[in-house]
Order: sequence, then C-alpha cells, then structure tokens
Amino acid sequence: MVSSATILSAVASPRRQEILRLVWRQELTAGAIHRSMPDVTFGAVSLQLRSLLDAGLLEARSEKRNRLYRARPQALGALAGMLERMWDDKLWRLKLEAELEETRRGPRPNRRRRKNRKG
Amino acid sequence: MVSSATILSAVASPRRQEILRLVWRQELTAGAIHRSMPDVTFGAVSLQLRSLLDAGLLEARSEKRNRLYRARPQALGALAGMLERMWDDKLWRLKLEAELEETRRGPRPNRRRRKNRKG
DNA sequence: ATGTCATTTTAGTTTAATCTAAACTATCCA
DNA sequence: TGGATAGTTTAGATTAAACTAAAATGACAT
Repeated sequence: MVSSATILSAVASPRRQEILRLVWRQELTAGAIHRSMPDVTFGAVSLQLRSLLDAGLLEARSEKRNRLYRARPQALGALAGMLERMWDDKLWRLKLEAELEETRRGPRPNRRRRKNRKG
Repeated sequence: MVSSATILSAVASPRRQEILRLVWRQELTAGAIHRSMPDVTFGAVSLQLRSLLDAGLLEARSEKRNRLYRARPQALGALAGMLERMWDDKLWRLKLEAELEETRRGPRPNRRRRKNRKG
C-alpha cells in the first residue's frame, strides 16, 4: 500500500501532471509520451513514469516490443479521501500521523524491486 | 486567486503538512510551532509559514506581541474540486491546462508584496 | 548468435527547494 | 529612548529532485 503523501508529491509535479494528462484516457508508449515533450530526454520521461508507477498512479502492460502506460484514476481516490478527512477535520491527525512519519526524511529506500516487469 | 497547482505543492511537503496539522484546530504562534519541531531553525519555520500563507492554506492575525497562525481548511476545497474533476475525467485537461501553464517553470515571481502585515 | 527497436538504469550534472546563521523589523514596556 | 521579545528576511550552504548522456536490458526478428 502506498501512502497518500507519496501520491500527493507525485501529483504535485507539473511534469508528472503533464504525463498523467496524456495517458488519462488513452494508453500510450513511453516513446509516444516523449514525443509530446521533446524538451526532455527519453530517459527523463522514463524516470517520471517510474515514479508515477511507484505511486500507483499509472499501470503498464507489455505488448510486443512496446510497453503501454495508462492512468489509474482510482489511485486518486485515496488522495481525495485524505483531503476529505482533512476537510472535515475528522481523524486526519490520527489517521495520517503514522503514514506521514513513515515517509518523512527517510533516505529514499533504495528502490530496487520490481522483478516481474512483464505486465 | 491562487492556483490548485500552488496549493498542491504546498500540501505535498511533509514539513508543511506537519505545520498544517499543528494549526489545524488551534491557533499557534510561530514560536510554538517551532518548539514542536526543534530539528529546524526558527527561520526555516517562518519561511514555511510564508509559503503556506501564500498558498492560502493559513491565515494569521496579530495579537499583542505575537502573531497567531491557523489553518484555512476551506483552501483545500479548490484542491478537492480539482481531484474530483480529474477523478471523473470531466474537463480537467481543458480546465487545468491554462492554470498549470501559468505555474510551470516560471522563475518564482519574486514575491515582495505584503505591505500591511497587521492582521 | 547478431541486430534492431523500445525502454530502463546508472553515474554524474544542473536546477530548485530547504535550511542555517545572522541581520533586520516590529511591538511592547520600562 | 533602550532593551527585551517575537517574527521576518537575506545571503549563502546543504540537500533533494530532475535532468542528460551513455551504457545496459528485454523482446523480437533474422
């Protein structure tokens, strides 16, 4: 399970929002996404795709030689829920303290997971 | 009027979330807030308070020698709305394109406003 | 196996956010 | 006025995020 804080910072980046918009209703390859933002390298796009995947905001599947990305709007549900809890002041202190603690100033847990990439 | 993107990045910072939680239901002075997070300097706290003010997430009033901060939960309304629009896929491409463009890679507009501080 | 295409990962750089220390401003009170 | 308290702002340092270029990987075709 991925924390609201993770989702939040993933969504907060303009570049990642740009990507999210592109794959919001259509599946796209990393290449196609890159073609829409020629001001950065392919590698940079790939890295952002990775963070979005890690945050659960995207899903991907492999098709022949390509890898197709698409948004997972459901992932915003957790975030919307968090905001709603904040909004009406219920719980959010208690509810979120633990999960925020978990992500605070932890020296990025050296992610080297993802053994089975094949979607 | 402050953009959703601004609010989003303000809320995305763990340090600012920490502050937000502290002043969520009670008014606190910058000093009191600082006492709750002794791992940073007073100045750092003050700067974060500033960004939260700029994003409209806090309000402040002066009382005697002190300045009292408190959260403005309403400010999350815009954000919740944005997420909701994303969620059900209506408009968010069109609706948000302009406002994101506006905040993207703009070299931070040299804020030097705020003449009348007295709350 | 070799080659090619699509993508990912790494190592190192650039850019932006956050922090510190110290100077500064403001308010109150003697 | 001067001193104490509370907070802000600045310049420069540190840390973290985003990027680039190049090497590495994976899947497919020959």
